[in-house]
Amino acid sequence: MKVANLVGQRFKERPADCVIDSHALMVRGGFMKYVGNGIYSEFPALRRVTAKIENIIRKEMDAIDGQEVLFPVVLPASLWEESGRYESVGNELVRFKDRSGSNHVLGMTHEEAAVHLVREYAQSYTKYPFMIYQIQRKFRDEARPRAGMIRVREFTMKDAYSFHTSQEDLDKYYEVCFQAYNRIFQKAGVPEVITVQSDSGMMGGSVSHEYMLLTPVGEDSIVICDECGYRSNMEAAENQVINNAGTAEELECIETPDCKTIEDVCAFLESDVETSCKAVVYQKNSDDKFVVAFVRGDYEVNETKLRNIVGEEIHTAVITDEDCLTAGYIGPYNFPEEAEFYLDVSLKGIASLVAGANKEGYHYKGLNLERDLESASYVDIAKVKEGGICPCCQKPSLAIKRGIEVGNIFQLGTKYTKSMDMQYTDENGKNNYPVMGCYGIGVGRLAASICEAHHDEYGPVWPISIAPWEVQLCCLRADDEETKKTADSLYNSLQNDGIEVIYDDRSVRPGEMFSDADLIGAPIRVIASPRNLKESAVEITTRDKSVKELVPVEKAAEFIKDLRLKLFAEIDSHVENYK
RNA sequence: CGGCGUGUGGCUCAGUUUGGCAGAGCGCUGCGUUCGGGACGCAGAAGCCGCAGGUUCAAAUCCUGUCACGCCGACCA
Repeated sequence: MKVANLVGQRFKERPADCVIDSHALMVRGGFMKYVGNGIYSEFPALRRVTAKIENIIRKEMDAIDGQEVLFPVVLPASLWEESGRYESVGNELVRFKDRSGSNHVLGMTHEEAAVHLVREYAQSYTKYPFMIYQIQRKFRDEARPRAGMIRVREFTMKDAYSFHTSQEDLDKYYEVCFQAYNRIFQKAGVPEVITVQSDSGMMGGSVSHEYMLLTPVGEDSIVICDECGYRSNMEAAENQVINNAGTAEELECIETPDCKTIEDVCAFLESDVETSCKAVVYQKNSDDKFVVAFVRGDYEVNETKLRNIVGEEIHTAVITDEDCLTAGYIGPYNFPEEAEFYLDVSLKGIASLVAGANKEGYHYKGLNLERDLESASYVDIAKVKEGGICPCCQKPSLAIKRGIEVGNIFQLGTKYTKSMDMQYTDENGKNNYPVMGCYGIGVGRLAASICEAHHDEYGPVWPISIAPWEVQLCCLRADDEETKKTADSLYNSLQNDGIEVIYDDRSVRPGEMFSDADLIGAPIRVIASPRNLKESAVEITTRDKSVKELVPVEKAAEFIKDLRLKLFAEIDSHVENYK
């Protein structure tokens, strides 16, 4: 391939709407083009990257006995009605009518299609276990696409579904899949991907893991223990708090004019924020009934945790003067009967608290929840803090990091086989529901994440296993006959050896040629120029600048081949070293 | 869905306050000089100023409406 013919323009200026580097570089490098909100086309350079990622995935899926299939993008609503998700899933699911007026959906995930495909085939226990997977486009009408290809509405995903005749068999295969996923991310050149335990969300099921690529621009917060290796997402991380009891005091109602925030109250009463009780107010979506979460003043509420405990959807409350609650002065003592409240574990064991009095302009001092409330029970509804206590090893060593979710694996159980009535006959002639697992990887998101994790200010630094081309050959001064001849012949010889080369023989200035090469991001760069040729050599470098050598022209091809193998070997060593 | 912001050549943006010929740099086309980190000269092409209505002799600029997009939050297998 010649740069001169490569479809997709590279340019100098950072597009205004790009917030993260990978987005800006992939647009500037001619990898992708914006089409609409959360919708992008891939230029040839990116398509080559995603195709390589797909092939890495395909190989690993095949190696664990996966069989590739292809489900439709458009599915009849009836299939989603069977599982109940036609009703239960929100607006992310695009619903539409065809010309005859019957309801359809755009596939945003394919559990229904998977069950539909195999429920006649797999009626006998002898067919189990098996796994099917596809690599295909999905559409999810996300509320807020962002960060380029990291969070889009239409995207390519590898989704896999396994079917088993017992939980034990699923457990076994889940572990196999867990390892296959680790190999995929190692081979894609991102050893920084880690696994965390997670909450399974709308997919249902119990055990699940997310594969997170750690980066400060990630959308998800991850809790990591540096001491024992505990890893979890924020919702699944138990918050443990050990309070110094302090000395109990008498309960006192004090006038606190214009003290509506915890900071105001603590400053006014000269008390510590760690002995204050903060109220965060929500309302139930169903009937607008108030739900108040009380946490220690220095903690934040985790809404997902609270939602799970309340057991229904909630939203941030709007409090007006007519309501039973007095904004700014809400406390658990003398709490109005019309609302309900939850006490967070961070309040447990404090002998003397400052809290609102449920009366305009007043707070309580010396509140002791165990003593003053009829029954005080505590729940875990606060976000874990940096330096918090690890629920696993009990050391105060929790760190909070950001990450991008590039894959996930779930144990689905019988949620879909039951709702869609997929059964098999076991060796005793008895009918049973198969147990399912499902396994996803976002291909485009992984490509963008790799760019985010591996780039410098000039462009992506692609790992060789997924780079659009392995070698970029730059011919400075293509008008110089000798130089052009040398570069041409090297290009031909490398291509004959099966090496992927992108060849730049345009008559542009060196600066532009180097900038373009940086933006394309091929791991090996070869520079032919009159200057190098004076020493009968070409310059060979790596994109990450770890290698930079003048190599005699006649030895260049051999050197490049060796370097290429060395770079691949480095990736393989990640796979082997991974435990 | 809430808050904030932005729509002017392919890209980055000025011009809007105070209404008066549609602008710059990059990119693109041609010619020439250059050539190891986005050079320079000359000559060009390219815009219904998001859309619709209104005010005005005159609207990119003022008014009303609307659409789109972005950021923060909510939400999210």
